Amino acid sequence: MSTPVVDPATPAPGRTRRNRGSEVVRDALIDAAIVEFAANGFDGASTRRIAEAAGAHQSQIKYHFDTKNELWKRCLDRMIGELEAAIAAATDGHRDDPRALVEASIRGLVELAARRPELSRIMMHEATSDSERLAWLFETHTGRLRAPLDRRWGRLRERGDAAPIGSDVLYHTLIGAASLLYANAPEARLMGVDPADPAVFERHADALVALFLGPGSDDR
Amino acid sequence: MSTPVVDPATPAPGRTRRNRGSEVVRDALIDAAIVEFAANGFDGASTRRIAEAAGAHQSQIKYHFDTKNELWKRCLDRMIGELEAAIAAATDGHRDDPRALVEASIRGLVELAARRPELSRIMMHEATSDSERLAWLFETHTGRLRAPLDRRWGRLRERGDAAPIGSDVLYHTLIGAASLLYANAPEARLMGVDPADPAVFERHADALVALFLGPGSDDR
DNA sequence: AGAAACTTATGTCAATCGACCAATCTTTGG
DNA sequence: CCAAAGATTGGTCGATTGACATAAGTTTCT
Repeated sequence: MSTPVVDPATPAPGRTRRNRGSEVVRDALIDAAIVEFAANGFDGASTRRIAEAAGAHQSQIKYHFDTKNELWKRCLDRMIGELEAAIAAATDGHRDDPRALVEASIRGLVELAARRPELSRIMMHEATSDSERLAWLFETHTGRLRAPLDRRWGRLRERGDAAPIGSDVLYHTLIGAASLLYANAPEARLMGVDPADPAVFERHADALVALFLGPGSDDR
Repeated sequence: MSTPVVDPATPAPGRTRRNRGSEVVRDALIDAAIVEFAANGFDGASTRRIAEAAGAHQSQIKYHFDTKNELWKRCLDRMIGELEAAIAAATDGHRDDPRALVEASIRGLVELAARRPELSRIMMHEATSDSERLAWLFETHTGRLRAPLDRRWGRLRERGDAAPIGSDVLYHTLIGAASLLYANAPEARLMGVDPADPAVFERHADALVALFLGPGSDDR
C-alpha cells in the first residue's frame, strides 16, 4: 500500500542489501503504526511492536521520527489525506448540484470509514480526553475538514432539502452513524453482520443518504 | 452516586474507623474504575490509579474482585443496568404505541449516552478488536439488549413508519449517531459545541427521532 | 474476653514501556 | 579509493505495570 516504488535515490537493485532507504522504512513504519495505534490507542501502542511489524528495529523510529508523538502525527497526516482524497473523488463532477454534492460527501465518508477503519478508531481514542494530540488534530485537520460540510449542509437546509439537524450536532451524528459499524466490526460480526461484505456497505451507505437527505427530491 | 448508605452491616458510626465495609469499598472502586477504564481502555487502565481515586489500596482490588478483568466486568454490569433502567423508564407507559415506544427508546438511549459517556467509550474501546472481554460482553449483555430494539423496529417498518434501514445496520448506525457526540465531548467542545448543555442534548435527541422516525405520523 | 472472619496495608516479582547512547554497517560524493 | 553522510543495530536507563504473598489491623459472634 502507498507508493511501493521509491522515486528518490532508487538505490540500485543490489542483492541482499540492508538499507532500504528512508522513504521505504518510513512508509513501512507508518503503515504498521496505524494498525498498532488503532488497536491499542496511543499509550497502549508499543514502539517495539510497531518496529517488529515493519521489519525494523525500535531505534529506527527515533531515527526517522524522533519520537512516538511525531510518528503518530505522520500516521494521521496520511490517513486524513486519504479521507480528503476519498471525498474529493466522490464529489468530483458534482460542483453544481448541492444535494448531489452532500450525497457524494456522505458516500465518500462511508467508503473511507469502511476501507480505513483505523482512522475512526484512532479518532475515537483521541477525542475522548483533552490532550495535546487532540488539540493538534483540531488545529491541523479536523477544523478544516468540518468547514465545507457545514457550508454545504447549510445551503441544503435553506432549500428544505435536508433533515432537521443543526450543523452543531450534525458532525458527530453523521460521523458516528457512518463509522461505528466499521470501527466496531468485531462486535458487528458477533451480531451476524459482516461489515466487509460489499452488500452490507451498500445498504449502509444508502441508508445514511436516505436518513440525512430524505427519499430524494428530483433525481432517482 | 449509587447507594450512599449501606444496608448490610451498617458498621456503627465509630470515629475514625478504617474498614468501610465491603459494599462501600466495592462501589467506590467500581466508580473509579469506570472513569479509568473509559479514559485509558482496559490495558491502559492502572489498578493503582483506580485504587487511589477510590481512596483504597491496590491490593483491595485483588481482595474484592480478585482480578482486573473481574473488576471490569462488574463495571459493565453496573453501567448496562443503568442503560436498561434509562430505557425502561423512558418507554414506561408506551406499551401499546409502537412508534412512541421506539421514540422513547431512542430518547432513553441518548439520555444515558449523555449522562454516562463512559459506557460508550468503553464499548468503543472493546468492540474494536476481538477479545475475551468482547465475547463476554456479547453473551452477557449486548446480544440481549439488541433483541427488543430489533423487534420494535421490524414492526415499525412493516407499517412504513420508519426510515429505510435494515435491522442489521440499524444498531451501529443508531448507537453511533446517539453516542459519539458525548463520547467525543472534548472534540465537540473544540468545535464550539458543549454536549453538557441541555439545549444541545434536546436538539440532538429531537434530531435523532426525526432522522429515524420521520416528521411524525399522527402525534405531534 | 477471646476466637474466628473480614478487611486493609506493605513490599516484592518479572515483564514491559519510551527514550536514549554509542558502535557498526551501508551508501553516496568527491 | 576514501571520507562523509545516511541508516541500522544492540544495549541500557528509570519508571510503571498486574499479580501475589505475607502480615497486621478491625469487626463480629459466641
